[in-house]
Amino acid sequence: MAASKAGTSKAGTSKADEILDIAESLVRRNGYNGFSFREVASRAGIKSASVHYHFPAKSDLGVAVARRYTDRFMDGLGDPQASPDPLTAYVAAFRAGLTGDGQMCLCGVLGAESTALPAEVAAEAKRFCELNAAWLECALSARGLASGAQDASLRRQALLILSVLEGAMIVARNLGDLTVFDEIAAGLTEARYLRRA
Amino acid sequence: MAASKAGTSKAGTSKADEILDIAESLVRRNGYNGFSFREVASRAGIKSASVHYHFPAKSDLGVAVARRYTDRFMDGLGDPQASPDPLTAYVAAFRAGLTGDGQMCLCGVLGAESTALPAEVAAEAKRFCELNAAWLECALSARGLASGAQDASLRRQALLILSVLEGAMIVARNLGDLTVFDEIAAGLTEARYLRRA
DNA sequence: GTCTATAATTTGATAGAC
DNA sequence: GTCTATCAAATTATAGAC
Repeated sequence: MAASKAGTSKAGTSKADEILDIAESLVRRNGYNGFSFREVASRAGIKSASVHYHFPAKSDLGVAVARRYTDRFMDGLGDPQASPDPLTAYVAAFRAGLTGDGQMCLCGVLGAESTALPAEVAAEAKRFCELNAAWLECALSARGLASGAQDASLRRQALLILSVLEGAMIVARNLGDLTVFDEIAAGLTEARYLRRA
Repeated sequence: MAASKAGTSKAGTSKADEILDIAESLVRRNGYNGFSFREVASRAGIKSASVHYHFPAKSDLGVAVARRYTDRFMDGLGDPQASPDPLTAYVAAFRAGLTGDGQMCLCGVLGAESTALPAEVAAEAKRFCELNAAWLECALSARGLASGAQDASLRRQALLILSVLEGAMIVARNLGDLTVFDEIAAGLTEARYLRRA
């Protein structure tokens, strides 16, 4: 457990938050195994021992980054029942996270490293997927966009949408061209079978 | 450049091949940054200095693993024009690579670590995506499965299929349940818009 | 909260004997 | 081809001063 964020300061720009910002951007670029306390510290203008003050172990920092990422993402999505065009809204939200400076969805990075992750961190990545699948299921069913009424099909479609976006990010990264993501996302949005069947 | 495989022995079970096997399984589980020469050596029953004999630098080993992986995968796919149901065949080939012991598609792992990779290794991951997209394009067009005749749409669909599978693997891994991959893949295969439009 | 200092381990890599 | 020995650097983490 982190000693941070419990009895610290009041608002949004504490040192712990700055550390989280930096760590998040590093993990989303290079993976959990691709960032170090020293690099985070260096960018935050402090020493690595000070990072340990806020987050005792690396896994604590990893968990905190992932939790905050997921919460912020779900917050941005809002009420799944409220969106008139949930698929487009979801794609837009996902796309907004691809900053062009090499950052990809945290859940995608962690999923690829899954077996090399501390269990608590892997659990956070799982939580992201579960919440996103649930949001999509709810949104699709509320809008009657499912290609059937069966629950199994609903969940399958939700997972398919999530998979396309995570995968498109990976493929676009490999090809070194972010516009590939937009191309694929457009293909998803246009897919007829998600509108009627 | 590796000193290996050039003037070595004749056939398939040289020590270099054994090293490649071990390294591949480690990378596909834990990523490029998640394996070490020492771990490879330990599993091969030799010392890390001996691994360096076969592959001077870590990037050499990474490149060799990725090249072999891609070549083997494309080989298994065969002629794109020959398959009567290329989508099903492709999904099956992709699925065959998911061994259940935590190994995922090498290209997916590398894509997630992309910015933390030596350039030569990243280039191999790119090659995998390009060859796979080209195979799918060719197969779809040969079978008239594209939802239009335009080349742009063809490529888009090829990239979409690749993305779904890479993403499904990531999502399934995060959820800790490989059957999720099969569910999503089934959703892809059933998708009407890939059959007609 | 941040620092210095340091421990303990791991890592990629090389030199040179056999 | 494989070994021992070793290096230089990086890593996670802790102790204790300020």
